[in-house]
Amino acid sequence: MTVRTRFAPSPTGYLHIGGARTALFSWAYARRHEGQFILRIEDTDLERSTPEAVQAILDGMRWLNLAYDEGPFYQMQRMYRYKEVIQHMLELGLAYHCYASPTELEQMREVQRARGEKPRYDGRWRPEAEKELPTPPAGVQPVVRFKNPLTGYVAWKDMVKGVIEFANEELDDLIIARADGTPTYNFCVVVDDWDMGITHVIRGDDHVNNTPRQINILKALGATVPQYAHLSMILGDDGTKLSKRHGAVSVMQYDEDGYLPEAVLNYLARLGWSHGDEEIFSVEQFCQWFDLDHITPSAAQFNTEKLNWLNQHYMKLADNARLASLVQPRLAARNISVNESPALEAIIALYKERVSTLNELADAAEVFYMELHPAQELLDQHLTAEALPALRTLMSRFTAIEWHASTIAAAIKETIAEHNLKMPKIAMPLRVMLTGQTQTPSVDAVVALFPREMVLERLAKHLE
RNA sequence: GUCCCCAUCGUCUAGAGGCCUAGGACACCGCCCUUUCACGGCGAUAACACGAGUUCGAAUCUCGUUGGGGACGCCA
Repeated sequence: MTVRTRFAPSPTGYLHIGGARTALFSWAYARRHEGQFILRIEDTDLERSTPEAVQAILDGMRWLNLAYDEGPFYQMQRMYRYKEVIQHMLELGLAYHCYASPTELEQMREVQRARGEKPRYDGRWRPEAEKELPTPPAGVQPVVRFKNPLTGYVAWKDMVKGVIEFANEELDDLIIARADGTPTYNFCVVVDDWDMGITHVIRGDDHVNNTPRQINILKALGATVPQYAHLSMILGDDGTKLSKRHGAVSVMQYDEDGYLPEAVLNYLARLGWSHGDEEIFSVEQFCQWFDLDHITPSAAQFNTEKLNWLNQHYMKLADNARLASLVQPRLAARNISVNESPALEAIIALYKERVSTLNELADAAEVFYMELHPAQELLDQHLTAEALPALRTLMSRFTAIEWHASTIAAAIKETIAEHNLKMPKIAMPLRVMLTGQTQTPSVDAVVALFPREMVLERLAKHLE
């Protein structure tokens, strides 16, 4: 049997981090078993679905490089099929019309809640032997309800959580088609999973309660029940449910914030799943290792610190040219144009292992291109009376030497020896004048990044 | 309220009855390296929610308690 998994988001917003992990796990499971991964857009909620959201989901998946083998399928384009199945179920007596109005149902639930009961449809329009149904009110379009079994249990062996069992008494006759004839979520999922031959449903924890209903419909239809794996949710950095309050909820926000997709993927893979003590691994390795047995059943809290660590790791590994192509647009967005000299790649080579995001890399790089105005406070602090003469000596040495890191280093060493100073006495003011910062890589390496004229120009501003 | 799920260091986790005096990683702290800050190296602190039971033996199995989460829509 070929494994077929699917990712079925509803296009009501961006692809958030929890959805991304669900997609990743579904995708990896299919890859691992040489099966197919299907993308299905659940857009039956006309009120909230938008084409922009569809695009956002597609963009997110492309950024993460999660390719689907089939789809995207759109549920709105499969209406004919749902209606066909509903008609079929009506004919077989697996479903029935219900004329209760929304307000009537609300009142019913109100009463049940007041009695401390679980609100559920009381079956007033459910046809039963020996039962006399009310007369359908005139001019009311009925909804269609699934005739859920009244007794017994529905159970399945969840691949993450183990056996889960529900009493049919807990389930009511859910609406499968609205008054306007459009089918509802639980029903569409069933028909789609059935038609698309899905073997493994890997989805969020919040669907556990839908599963027994879906299984009952599947069984009524005579369809094969797939395997289920319910992933627990991802909590925000602060341990609370993910929401707009948290800075980065959309996966694309991580792109924006300067994270590499491979870092996000590695982080997500390790959040709720493990392979012994392995922390850092490629997507390919992940696909070989991934299984449903090592998924944690409990909720996981997102930890940006650890993501930062992974991102730094992947940045160190990344090719400088690639990083440059990712940093350049970030600089452009700040209205900073990158010149040939200093070369962005050279700056990146020197700075990439000191930062943890592309944006921090852009922060480091921008001082090389923009007009610099070091803070007066820093200048006062570091351009000391004893340093000034040495810096002037150094400047004149700089005009005379060959422009290489090694000769620059030598010039600095000779200068401090001549003026009998310690390295920081001259390195710090150089840092401030050249970058406006006190924390930089080795100062000779920083000087060497610039063309000579630029160095002399930046120094002259404060020494002449 | 009812049903369902969950529970190991601050965080992510390893752990399938003896390999556990509970391992790894991030973060934190200390030391080393050092031209500032990082990087890197080394080290330290730190957890089985609680209570019964089963067993020669329990982080691992059972039950209960507590705490957290989810679901109860003509949303998905």
